[in-house]
Amino acid sequence: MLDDRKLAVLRAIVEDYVSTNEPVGSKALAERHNLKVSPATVRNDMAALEEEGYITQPHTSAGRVPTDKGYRLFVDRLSQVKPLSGAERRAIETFLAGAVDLDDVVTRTVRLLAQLTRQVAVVQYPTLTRSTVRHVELVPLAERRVMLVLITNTGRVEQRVIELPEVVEDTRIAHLRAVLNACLDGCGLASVPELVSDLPERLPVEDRPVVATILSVLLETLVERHDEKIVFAGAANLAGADFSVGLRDVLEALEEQVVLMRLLGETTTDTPSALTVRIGSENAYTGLRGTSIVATGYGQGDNQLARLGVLGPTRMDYPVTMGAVRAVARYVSQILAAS
Amino acid sequence: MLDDRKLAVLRAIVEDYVSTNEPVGSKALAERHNLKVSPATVRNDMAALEEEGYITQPHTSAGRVPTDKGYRLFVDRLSQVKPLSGAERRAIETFLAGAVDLDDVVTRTVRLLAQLTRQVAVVQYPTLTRSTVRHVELVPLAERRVMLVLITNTGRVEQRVIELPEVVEDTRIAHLRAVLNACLDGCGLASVPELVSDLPERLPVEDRPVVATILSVLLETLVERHDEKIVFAGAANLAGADFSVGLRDVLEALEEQVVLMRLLGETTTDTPSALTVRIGSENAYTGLRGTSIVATGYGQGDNQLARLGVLGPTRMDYPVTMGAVRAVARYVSQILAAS
DNA sequence: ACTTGGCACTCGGGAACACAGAGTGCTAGA
DNA sequence: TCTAGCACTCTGTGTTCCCGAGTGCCAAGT
Repeated sequence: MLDDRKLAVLRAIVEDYVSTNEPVGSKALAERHNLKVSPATVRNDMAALEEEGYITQPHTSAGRVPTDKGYRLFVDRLSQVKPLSGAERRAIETFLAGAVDLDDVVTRTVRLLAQLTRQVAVVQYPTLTRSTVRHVELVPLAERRVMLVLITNTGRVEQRVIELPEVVEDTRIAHLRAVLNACLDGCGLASVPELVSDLPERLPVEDRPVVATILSVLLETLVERHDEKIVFAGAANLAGADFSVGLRDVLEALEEQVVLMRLLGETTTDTPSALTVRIGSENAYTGLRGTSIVATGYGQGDNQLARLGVLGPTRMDYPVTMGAVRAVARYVSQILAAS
Repeated sequence: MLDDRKLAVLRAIVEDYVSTNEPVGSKALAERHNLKVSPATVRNDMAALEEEGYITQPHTSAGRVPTDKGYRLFVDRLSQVKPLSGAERRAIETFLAGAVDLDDVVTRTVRLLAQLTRQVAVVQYPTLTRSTVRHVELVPLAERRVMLVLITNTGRVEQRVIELPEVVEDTRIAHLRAVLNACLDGCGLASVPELVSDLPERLPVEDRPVVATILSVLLETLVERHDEKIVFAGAANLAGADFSVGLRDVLEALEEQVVLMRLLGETTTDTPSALTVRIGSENAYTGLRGTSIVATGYGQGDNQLARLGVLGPTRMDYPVTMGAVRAVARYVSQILAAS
C-alpha cells in the first residue's frame, strides 16, 4: 500500500511542515527534496496518503499537513533520534554538575531541558518508592512537638512537624531516634510500613502512644508524597507556538499536577528507559489536543526513579526533541547516581 | 485644578473600563453613573483630565482609557480596599489550615491567591535572614561525606551534602553536631557568621580542617538561599488578558527568578506590611510594561519574613485585588506564627 | 502499469471601497 | 458654568473583486 516513495513523500511533508509551519504543496515538495519525480506524481502519492489518513488539507487547494497518524508513522519508522552536538553535551554536563542538592538538580534539569528544546519541560521529582532510607531524624522543637526528618539515598529530604500526645523529654526522643534508625536505616521505602508494623509492641508500654503518633506521620509522609511533585519550565516558549486548542487550556493543564502526572505516567511502557511519544489526540486529556509529549524515565539502570519530558505542539521537531530528552535523562541519571 | 466632579469622572472611567475592557465614552458615562450632568459637561471634564495626563484616547473618536497616572490617582485617592466576603474568608482559612509543612504552605498560598484574584500570584519563600536556628543536624552518609541539615523556626529545612577532607568517625560527627547546636541553637541566622567565627580555635587542632569545611558550607547555605526562591501560579489567567506587551515577555519575566525577586522587592517601603502597588510603566522591567503588581509583606508583626503579591494587567480591579492580597497575607502570617 | 504535462476548478486571503456608528471638539446660548 | 447642537474624524465591519496557489483528473508518453 505504502511503497518507499510514498513514505519518502510523507517524511518530506513532515520535515517541511515542521520547519516552515505552512501547508506544503506538491510543487515545493518535488523541488526542495530531490524526489526525482514530477509534482503530478507527488500529487498522486499525496492523494493516496490522504486516503490512508496520514495527511490532510486544511481547506481545498491549500497544501497538505500531517495528521496525528502521519506524525506517528514518521516518529516510528521514518525518523531517527538526532544526537546532540558536542557543545550541547558539554553545556549540559557543566550546567548540571553545579547542582548543590536534589531540589537544585531538578530545577536545573527542567530549565535546561526547556532551553534546549525551546518548549515546555516537565520533570517529576524522583519517586520515594524505590529509594532507601538513609537517615531518620527526630528534632525536638517544643515540649510536645518534634520535627520528623526523613533523608533518602537520592538526597531527598522530607520533613513534618508532629504534635505529640504527651510531653516527652529529649532523651526519650533521642532513644526513639536510635530505635527508628536501627530499624530502618538502609531499607527500601516500600518496606518501611512492614518494618515498623510491630515496632510499638517491642517498646515499653509508656512509649507506645508517642511512637504510634510518629509512625502514623511517617507512613503518611511516604504515601502522600509518593510521586506527587512535578515542576515545569519554559512556559514562555508556548507563547510563540499556535495550538489548535487555546493557550489557556495548555497552561491550565500544566498547573494541574494531577493531569501532568497522568500525562507523564501514561507514557510508561514495559521498558521505562525508552523514549515514549504521545502525539496530539493520542493524548487523553482534551485540553491538550494539539500538543505532543516526548518523555522518558530517568534514574539508574532499571531502578527508574521518575520521568521527565517535554510538551510542545504536535508540529515539533521530533528527532531533535527526542535527542535532547534522551540526553538530559542520561545526564541526570548520572548525576543522581553519583550523589 | 481637579475638582470633585472631575475626580468622580475619573473614578467612573476607571471602573467602567476595568469592567468592560472597552474605551468609555461620555454618553455611557453620564448614563451609567448618575453624575447628574450632561454628556457635554462630562466631555469637558474629560478634556481636562486628558490635558493633565490621567486619561487618553486610543484613537480619535474612541472613548477614553485611563493612563498609568490615572490608575495611580485612582488607587491612591479614589478607591478603598474591598474586604473579602465571609465565604471567601472561610475558604481561605480552611484551605490554608490543611498545610503540612512550609513547602505546602507556600504552594497552597500561591494557588489560593491565583484563584482568588484570577491573576498570576507570586510568593516569595520566607527569608532565612530573620529566622532563627532551631536545629543543626549532621548525618553521616559515607566515610568522607556528611549531610548538613539546617532547620529554622519557620519550618524551613536546608540541606547540603558535604565532602570532608578526611575520614571522620561517627562519634566525632556526633560531637561536632553537639558543639554546633550548643553554639547556634535559637540564634538568629544573621548572627550565625559571627557566632561561628572563632569556633575552630576553640576546638582541638585535629578537628579544625573538618570544621572549617562544614562551616564554609553552612555559611554558603545562608547567603545563597538568602531569599532566592520564588514561586508563581495562575499563568493560565494570563491567557485571557491582553497586554500591551506580548504575553511571551510576561511569561519570561515570571520564569526569571531574579526579575521577579526585584519586582517584589522594589515595592518595599518603610512599612513593609502595607500594600504596595506598582502600575505599568512605574515598573522598571521593560518586559512588564502593561502589567501592574500588587504586593505586600507577610510574616509576624514587624518581623516581616517575605513578600507575596499578584501580577496582572494594568487594567485590573485594584480594590478587589488589594483586598485579596491583604487578606491572604494576613492568614498566611497567622499560619506561620502558629507553626 | 506507472509517470508526466496540461487544464479547468476551487478556495482562501488580501486590497479596495463604502458605510454606519460612536465619540469628539467647538461654539453659541441658557 | 452647564447644556444642546452640529460638523468632523475616526475605527470596524461588510462587500466585492481578483489573484494565486494548489488540487484532481484526464490523456498521452515511456
